[in-house]
Amino acid sequence: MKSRKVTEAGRAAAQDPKAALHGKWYQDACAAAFAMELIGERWTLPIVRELMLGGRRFSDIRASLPAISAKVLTERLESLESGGIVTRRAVTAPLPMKLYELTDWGIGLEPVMAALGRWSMESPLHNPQLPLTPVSLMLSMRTMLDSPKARDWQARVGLEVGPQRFIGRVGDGALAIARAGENPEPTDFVLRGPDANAFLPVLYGKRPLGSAGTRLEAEGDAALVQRFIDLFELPAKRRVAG
Amino acid sequence: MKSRKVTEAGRAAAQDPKAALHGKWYQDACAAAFAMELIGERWTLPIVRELMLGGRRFSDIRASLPAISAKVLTERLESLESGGIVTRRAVTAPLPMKLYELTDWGIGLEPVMAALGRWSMESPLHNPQLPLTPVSLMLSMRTMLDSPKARDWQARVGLEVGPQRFIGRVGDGALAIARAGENPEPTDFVLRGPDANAFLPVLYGKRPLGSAGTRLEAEGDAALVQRFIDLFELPAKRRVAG
DNA sequence: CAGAATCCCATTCGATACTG
DNA sequence: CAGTATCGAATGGGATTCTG
Repeated sequence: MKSRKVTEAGRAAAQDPKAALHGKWYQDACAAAFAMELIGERWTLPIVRELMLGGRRFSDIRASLPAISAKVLTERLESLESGGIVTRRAVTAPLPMKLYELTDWGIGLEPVMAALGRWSMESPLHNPQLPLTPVSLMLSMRTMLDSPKARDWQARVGLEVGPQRFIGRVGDGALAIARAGENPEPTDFVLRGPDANAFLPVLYGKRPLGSAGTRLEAEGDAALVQRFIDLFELPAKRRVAG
Repeated sequence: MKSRKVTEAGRAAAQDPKAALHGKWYQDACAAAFAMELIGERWTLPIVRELMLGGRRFSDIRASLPAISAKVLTERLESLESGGIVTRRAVTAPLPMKLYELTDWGIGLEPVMAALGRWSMESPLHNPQLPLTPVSLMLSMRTMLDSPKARDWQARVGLEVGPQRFIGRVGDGALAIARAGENPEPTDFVLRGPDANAFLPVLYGKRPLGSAGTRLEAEGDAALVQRFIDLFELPAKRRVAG
């Protein structure tokens, strides 16, 4: 016989199409399980991640996630919109285009992503050699920051990943990061690399700037740069059976 | 032309079948994305949740997650084992059986689940009326605990959800929870309900014990019980567009 | 009880082509 | 640029049966 669950789900979907998008997998009050219904589907979390530092266009996201198809990106953005995590907005200036942005609640996913990242980084199966997007690098810096060390220091750092430029503001025990605007803003020093992966050996592997193989260059007071690098600490991997 | 990515994935899987289980979705160094490959698949997180308070048998898990099929549970437990999150162990006493247990690293998922839960609970789409398992209730109490209030108090509470019995120990700003053993352990007071949902209006809705509709009963000093209930605070929902 | 094996349908995904 | 439409391939998952 056909499953009764399928029938009921179909009926619920007929009554309210949006309801079918959530509460679809588990009929469970567990909030963590519900969260996985919202962000657990393939591609959803990387999309959210790419929006975490500000709204972007459809094709920006595609460029950052080259393996995603237009179909899946469209579907996921629709789900995220109906879930209240993302909004779609048409802007006219400086150019007419559509912007996908996180809602305030969607931005609340950063602590979730930080917790996920801190946990999975302890796995020996995690491979930091794989390609990294600029946004991933920026968020990882926020996650890996040793907060007390950023409490008694104020600094502005330019972070340039290929053509993408960001401004980091150290202070109050945190690292605020925003995309750099058109007109160059003043910074105390700059870190510049051809891609996001070039930052990893220096920031987390503590390889000296300019040592063999590092593709990262700095501009400005070397002592400030070193103090910045010292803000970050990578946890050791566990020896896990399996 | 056939995609080259598919060919490479197939080749990698042929060399090492286990490698295919992870790094399957995204070729991305982002640790949060990697975490989703480990726990983002359907049913994986609820399974982990059910193991969070101690090892359980295959049929225990099925009983807690009635909508999961034997095939899927088998597959997920295999993935979790090869990912280093779960171990399978044959025990002989008191009865010969197989126990699935979280590894130390797997237990490290509790902060992740707490972050997911805190976030998704703010959604107006989250429905706490749905059924809740006893383990979900226990974990939600740990998450919702107002830590400072548990700093200057020591207490032992019996938590009985239908036939399942737990012992909670309040102290040091935390709530430790373990399954109760065979021989009754001493407790300062007891909260007892027919199912996990019966606890919600009292613990989080602050409905008085014994008021109309509450199906929860307490045993022991009423002042202590009230102090326990006051440890928990449910955050308000956001008004989210969409 | 604790799964493994098989069958088969439904869904999903990726690739490609096309559109306003 | 921002998608839609379509199609074939791959995957997922439920039901069922079988085994130690």
